This record gives sequence, structure tokens and C-alpha cells, in this order.
Amino acid sequence: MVNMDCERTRLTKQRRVVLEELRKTTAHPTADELYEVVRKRLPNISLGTVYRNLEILSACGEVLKLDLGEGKKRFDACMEPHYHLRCTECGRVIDVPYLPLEREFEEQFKAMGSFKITSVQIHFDGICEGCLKKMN
Amino acid sequence: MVNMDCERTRLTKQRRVVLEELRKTTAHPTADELYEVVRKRLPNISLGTVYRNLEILSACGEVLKLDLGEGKKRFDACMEPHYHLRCTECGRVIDVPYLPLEREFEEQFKAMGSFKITSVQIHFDGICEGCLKKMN
DNA sequence: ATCGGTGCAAAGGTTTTGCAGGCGG
DNA sequence: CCGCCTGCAAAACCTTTGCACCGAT
Repeated sequence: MVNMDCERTRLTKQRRVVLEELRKTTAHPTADELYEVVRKRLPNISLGTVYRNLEILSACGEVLKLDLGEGKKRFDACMEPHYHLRCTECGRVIDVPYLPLEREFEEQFKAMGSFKITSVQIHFDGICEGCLKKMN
Repeated sequence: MVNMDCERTRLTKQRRVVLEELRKTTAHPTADELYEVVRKRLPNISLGTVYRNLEILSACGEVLKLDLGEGKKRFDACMEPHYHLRCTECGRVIDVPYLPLEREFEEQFKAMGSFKITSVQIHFDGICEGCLKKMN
């Protein structure tokens, strides 16, 4: 792990493989999808362990837990600022470049004073490059 | 109903009361919370019917289905443009004034051309006015 | 050796769905 | 009357958790 914020966490084989496999992909897998991948290397790992490790890794700031309104969470090991677009045609979640517009929200709302914003959640629905091509 | 996009939908007693009760509140209730309210007027209504009607009403554009990453959906009958802030202290979801910044996302991303954004999902985590006061 | 982590399976919470009967338009 | 809608209950889904054993530090 890079970030040692979580001091009492052990780097078990399971946790290491979960993190390694998540870092290999840009597909933003769900816990279950990642479980299927990790199982190829650790056939005896349980889904519960994958959930527990993803929870710990996201609490440590090693990975991102994404909720795009699908009724299940996705995970992302890319910690660089970026957005997510869920393609309404194929269901894929793709990365979208960061534009520092969130700051504007925080600035403008700060002036209003009646509440305090600690984080801005932004994502997009749309159509990815591949599906745009198929539609001509 | 105002919007008659959904032509084959009937205005049953259950659907009407679900919509009326949702319009009476600004608390952004979950399906279950709304069920408890509606049940005072229609004691025999089932939770399944509340879910089915909320689904239909949101498909018709009569209400908004919100997913704020809590693991359950909330519903809102206010169709004016506005944002939502989830208070991390008390859990309440409050309305926040609309700032037309979403347009900027759409404009800037449109120039990139490799994907098409159809909708921008934005919400905030923070602290509401009431909780700010309690904290001094 | 300690005590966090694991596998397993059951339970939890939210939402959907199959079915037979009911009722709105 | 037609066929969408309802109540009921079971099922589907995703996620969490209790427990006894294991293993990383």
C-alpha cells in the first residue's frame, strides 16, 4: 500500500491481490466482478472478504467507492481527479477528464452561509465513444 | 397528473394518494417512509404498490428518484431545478438553490467529442443549517 | 503470541415480481 | 368489459455480519 493512514491494517495475500487486480483494470468493477477476477488467483477467497477489503481500502484512501445510481457500488483504483460517465447504451462506466468546476460550487455556496458543503458528488449519464460509432 | 406523457396509466386512488403525500413534504422520503405516511389514508395499500407507483411516476416525469449513495432511493415531487445536500450530521436531505453550472460541463465536454453527455448528476455532502448551529 | 483477517453461511435491507382477483376509464 | 393495477408473499439482489479458525507482524 502507498497510503499508511490505516496503521493497524495488515497486508494479507487477499488484500494485496484485491488491490493488484483492481489496479489492473479501468472497467470500474463491482465487488462481485472483482471477486470473479481475484478468484482466478485465489480460488478459496470469499465474496465477503472482497467486500471487507474493498471497504478497508476505500477507508484508507487506496481506492474509490463509486455509486452511480445502479443499485450496486463500483470500485476504482485510479486516485487522480476525474469524473465518471455511465453509458446508457452499453452500461460501461468510463473515465472522463477532470474540469475544476467543483470549486465554483463550493465558492458560490460558501457565500450563502446557511449550510456547509464538504464534498461535491458529480457524475454523468451519456453515450460512450464506441456506442456513438455504432449509432453512426 | 400534470404530465400526460404516460398515456396508458390510470389514476387509481393509490397512485393519487402517493403523489399527493409526496407533494406535501420536502423531506425527500424513501419508499418505505412514504409508505408509512400513505398508509394512514389507505391502510390496506402495500409497499409493493408504493414502489410500483413511484417507479411509474418518475418515468412519467411527475417525481424525481434520488440516489444519494445511501443504499436506498429517495423521492421528490419538486420538479423545479435544484440540488440536494445530505447532512452528514443528522442524515436529512435538504434542497439547495440551483446554480446553472451544469451547462459549463456540457459545453466544455461537447468540444471533446469522444463521448456525449445526456445528463449531469450532482449532489452534495455537508452540514445543514440546524446542525451548524448546534455545533456553534 | 496477539489480534486482525479469513471462509462460510446466514441474515439484513431494499427493491422487484408472480399470481389471482379488483377496478378505472 | 378490457387490461392495467392491486395486495400478498416470495424471491431477487447487494451487502453485512457472527463465528471459529488462521496467519501476518
